[in-house]
Amino acid sequence: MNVHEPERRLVTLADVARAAGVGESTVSRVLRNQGSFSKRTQDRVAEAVARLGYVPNRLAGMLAGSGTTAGAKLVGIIIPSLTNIVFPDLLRGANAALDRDGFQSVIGVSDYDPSREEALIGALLSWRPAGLIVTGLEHTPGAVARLRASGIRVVEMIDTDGTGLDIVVGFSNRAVGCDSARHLLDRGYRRIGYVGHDITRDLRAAKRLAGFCETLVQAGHPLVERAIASGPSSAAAGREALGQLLARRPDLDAVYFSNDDMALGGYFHCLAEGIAVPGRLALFGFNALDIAAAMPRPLATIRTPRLEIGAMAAERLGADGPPEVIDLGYELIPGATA
Amino acid sequence: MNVHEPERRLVTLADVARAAGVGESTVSRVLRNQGSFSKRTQDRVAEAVARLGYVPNRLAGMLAGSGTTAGAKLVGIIIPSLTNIVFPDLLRGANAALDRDGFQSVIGVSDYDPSREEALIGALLSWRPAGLIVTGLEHTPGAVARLRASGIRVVEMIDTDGTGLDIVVGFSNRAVGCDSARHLLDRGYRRIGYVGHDITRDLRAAKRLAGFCETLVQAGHPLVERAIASGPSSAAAGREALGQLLARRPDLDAVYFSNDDMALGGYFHCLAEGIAVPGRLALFGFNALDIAAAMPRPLATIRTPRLEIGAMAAERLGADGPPEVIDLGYELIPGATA
DNA sequence: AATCAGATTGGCAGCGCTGCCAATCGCTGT
DNA sequence: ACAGCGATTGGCAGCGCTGCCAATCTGATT
Repeated sequence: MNVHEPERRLVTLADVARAAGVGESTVSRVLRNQGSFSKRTQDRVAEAVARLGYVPNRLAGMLAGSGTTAGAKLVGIIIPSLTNIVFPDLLRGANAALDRDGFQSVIGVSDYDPSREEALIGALLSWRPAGLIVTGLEHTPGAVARLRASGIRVVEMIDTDGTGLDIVVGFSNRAVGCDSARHLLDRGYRRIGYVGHDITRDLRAAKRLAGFCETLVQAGHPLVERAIASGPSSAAAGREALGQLLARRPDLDAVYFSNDDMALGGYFHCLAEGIAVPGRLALFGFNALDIAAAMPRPLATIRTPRLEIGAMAAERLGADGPPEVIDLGYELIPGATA
Repeated sequence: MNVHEPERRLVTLADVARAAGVGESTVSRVLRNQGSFSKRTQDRVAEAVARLGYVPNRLAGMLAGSGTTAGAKLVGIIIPSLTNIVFPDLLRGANAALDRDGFQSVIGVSDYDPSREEALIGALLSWRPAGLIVTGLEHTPGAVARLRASGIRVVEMIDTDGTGLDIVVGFSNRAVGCDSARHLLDRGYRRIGYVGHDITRDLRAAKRLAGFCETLVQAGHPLVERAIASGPSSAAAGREALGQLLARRPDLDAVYFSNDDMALGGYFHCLAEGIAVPGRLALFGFNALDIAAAMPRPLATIRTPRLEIGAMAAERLGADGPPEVIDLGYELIPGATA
């Protein structure tokens, strides 16, 4: 397409103004439905816009409007990964709320790499967004400095275990770990193991595990054994890691997984090996994936308010007010595997 | 954060130029590493940038650079949904390629709604992107008109069954359906059913089903029965729909699912009901989700090159050249459920 | 020492739009 | 008929950066 056109200049607001026989600022007002103008003017502008196929240039709009209230109808969102459905869910929640307010979002994927996150923050800030939504509370000093210097609203989502920069929306991963442990203990499980993925990268999983272990220790039944899959979480990794874990400690009576993907893999391992769940081995996950609820025995897990977190993050981004921490909680789903 | 600052103006390129004791255009050249400048100048600029914490304003940059080759380091991507992992996968592939070339992406989610897609196209075009990546070949006339008028490169991804606007990257969904049917027929299955989700919205699923049915008819063993879940695809929907399907036609010997999510649910139904797979009932999916490969019996399915499609779409967006169709194919994974 | 190509640099006019302000219009009240 | 006042409208200076071009500088060459 592009190569064929003889470099035809795109229609500008000035073209519309000329075609409609009005001034530029009048067209601008009509288009943004701001200020006052007559019905007749509105119609003429609308007609000209339609006839010329005018598409406003938001770059120019934002540039011109910078420094004032309006302008910035853009937010940046940084998530660590697109592999795990959790993050698309957060995006989905944020997107819905953002759309409603006429915002557009630019997203960046950090791949769980703090330095990449810092670079992305720089890149996104250069679009002069109205605000930035980032994931988690841990950032490089450089990233924090940029965020502070930008002077814009920042929302850190998902995690509340730590100190935030501005607004924090999420839940306590540590508390999730504690509650998960307590649930298993309450049900009488004593020889408990853990199956997780790379915890040096996924800091939230590490916090859950910390809370989990602490509660077990307090109860006098410390974690028996753990298996850590290298690489990101997946059903395949969970299946394999559980196999290894049980090979080392066949006497376990319950296993806590870093998330539902891993747990699902573990469940498949049990199915394949004929291990009764939860009779012989109890399984506990995290995230409440749809798939886990459709299992023959619904997975015991924790439902996290992902859409709500995304939506709340987006909503708060537009609001004025002091920094605050919004804990949206979570819900333990007993399921039937523990 | 924002409310505390006394409206401090952000650092501009002019500030940097002054601080470094050089001209604005020199700073611009150094920052973009374009044109020539001395090492000494480069160091002074770098020092000033670091000291002032300068963040370039890409809005201004793109506006100024519009009309010329450079400038536009932005692309728009429109996908129908974030619920199904397929689309995040496409994004992931595109993102990786885009990042490499220093592009940023603005994404829009159409929610499978053509008129919403049209609106999103308008919104994204107003950012004056270098190109646009959209999903599928079906668009409203208005959307097509806007796309054409924009004069930018457009890539339609995933589907090659139809006529594209500019560049098309994907595979034939119809052929997928045909091959899936042929595979089941070759294995001796004759009483075949279908479990799908809302097909009026997911046009690609409809194409697969069309190819599937056609092949069955040609072989003289037309589709016996179908169950369509309302709403989007999910394991829960697949599980329930398969239950209904079998209630109506207990004699089926194979079921084709609209995708792996649905098939996974179907598999769970079989597990729960003690239906032997594939002894009593064969299952066939689509997409080759990781999870489906971790099942006790790996799911028979079709692997689609999602990352590759995203990556290729992003790559082609930057290239010059005539419109073309790039078929990246797919791979049938026999698995163990059929 | 004069000359010249090439490297380096600065000045400045926009890119397309919005904010601000002054000008004009349409009515009302007296 | 005329002042008064809000509703409408147009003009124009930027927003921060890049492209273009002219100015200056650096050595090497004659």
